[in-house]
Parts: sequence; structure tokens; C-alpha cells
Amino acid sequence: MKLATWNVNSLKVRLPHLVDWLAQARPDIVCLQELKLEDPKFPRSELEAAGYQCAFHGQKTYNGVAILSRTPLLEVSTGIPGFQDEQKRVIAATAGELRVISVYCPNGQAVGSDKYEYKLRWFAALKSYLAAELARCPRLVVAGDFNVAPDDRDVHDPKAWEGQVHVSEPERAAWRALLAVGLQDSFRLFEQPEKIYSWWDYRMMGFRRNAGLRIDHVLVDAESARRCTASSVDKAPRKLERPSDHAPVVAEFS
DNA sequence: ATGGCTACGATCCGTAGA
Repeated sequence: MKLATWNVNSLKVRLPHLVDWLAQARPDIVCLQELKLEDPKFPRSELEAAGYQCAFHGQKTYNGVAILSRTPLLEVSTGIPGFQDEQKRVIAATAGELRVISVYCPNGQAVGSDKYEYKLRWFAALKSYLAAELARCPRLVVAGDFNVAPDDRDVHDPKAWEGQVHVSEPERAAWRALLAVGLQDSFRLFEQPEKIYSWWDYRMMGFRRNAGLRIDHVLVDAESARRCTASSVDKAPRKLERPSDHAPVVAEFS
């Protein structure tokens, strides 16, 4: 079983890349972020033709999340229960025995800004939600764009980024609090090459210089961690013309 | 020198992303 997460940065623009990638990588479940389109504009028929059922929660211009699956998606829920939020950043569904949550965590803009405070509040709410979901559904995968680089290995230039948004200590503490409810970063279950990232700035030839951050993650419960056989970043779609600034992250399970 | 791309929705610039 292969599960992926990909921040597509506009599903409208990236649909051809997504359809091609689905055909090549053949994931069973895909979590998508930054759809940037309203639900009536979701390309359901194209993705069904590619072999996927779809659950989506979109809005115009910003945010928007989805889950694609080769098997039926049941018990779809959107948002974080009890957390009022205009921004469409969370969708959950059950595929077989697995509860899957696709998340697009806030960017935070700059340390100390209103958006940064919102990001920390949002992470606290997500943590409570994940604890409750884990109690209810022991097989849980949370995949998406977390907008946090967990440690300096996940940052191309830790000195330049020191204290900045995505790596600041309060954000990393919020990340560790998510793991503390009983989840693991699937990528770090395995020995990995150095300098693996999932996002590269469009500017300054970020991708060519491998000036990136690892901010897209697949979190898994203990049993899913035991069954996880691989976790990696697929850089191929980032090399195409007019790419998303993020690459897909893939985890495989026995 | 604090910029630099990209997407979007508004128009021919501002907001946001990371």
C-alpha cells in the first residue's frame, strides 16, 4: 500500500502533472493541499477516470485539501472539530482500516506576526484533534504540508534560517507535541540520504541549488510505523515545466 | 542590497506563499 502527500499549489494548473504522476507512481491514497479552487471546480471526473475516488474541501484562491483513494472513502469529515476556522485546511476519511487526514498547516508568515500566532493556535487545536482521532481510530495516518522543518537536517542552510518561521523553537515544539500524541515521522523511520527536502523556493534557482526545506510529512501511528517499509521524496515532478514548489512525499506499507 | 518566483484576482498592482 502506497500513500502520498503533495502540495500541488493550484490543482487547476497542476492537474496534468498530477494525472501523469498518478499513472507513473500508482499510489493507493493521495493527500493533496493548496487546491486553490472551490468545490464545484474540483476536477472530479478527470481524477475518477484516473481511478480515484475523491473527498475534497476547497475554497477560492487559498488553501483547500483533498484525499484521493483507489478504494472507497468513508466517514468524510472536514476541519478541526470545535476549532472555528474560515480557512479550509483539513479533511479526513476512512479507507479500509486506515483513518487518513490531509492537512495544510498555516505558513505563519513571520515569527511574532498575527499569522504566526494563528499557526501556533492552529497546531494546538490539531494536536487535540489527533489525540481524539487516535483514541477512536488506532490506525491513523496524518499527511500534508506542515510548514515546519522538524530539525536542522531538514534545512538546506540552518544558519540562514535560524529562528525564522518554519524552524523557530515554538513551531518545532508544536511539531513534537503532535508526535507526542502517538505518531511518528515516517521519513525518519529509515536511514536517509542527507539534504532531502520537499519544498524549494521558486526564486534564486532554489531547486537547482537544492536550497530547500523538508516541511511535507507523513505521520503514522505505532502499528502503521511497524508496517511502514519505505518513505521518500519523489523529486521528479519538481523537475517539470511549471512545477509546484513542493514535491510529493511517499510512504509504503506492508 | 531583505530583492529574487508563481498563482490569483484584481486590473497592468497587491496579497500570499515559504
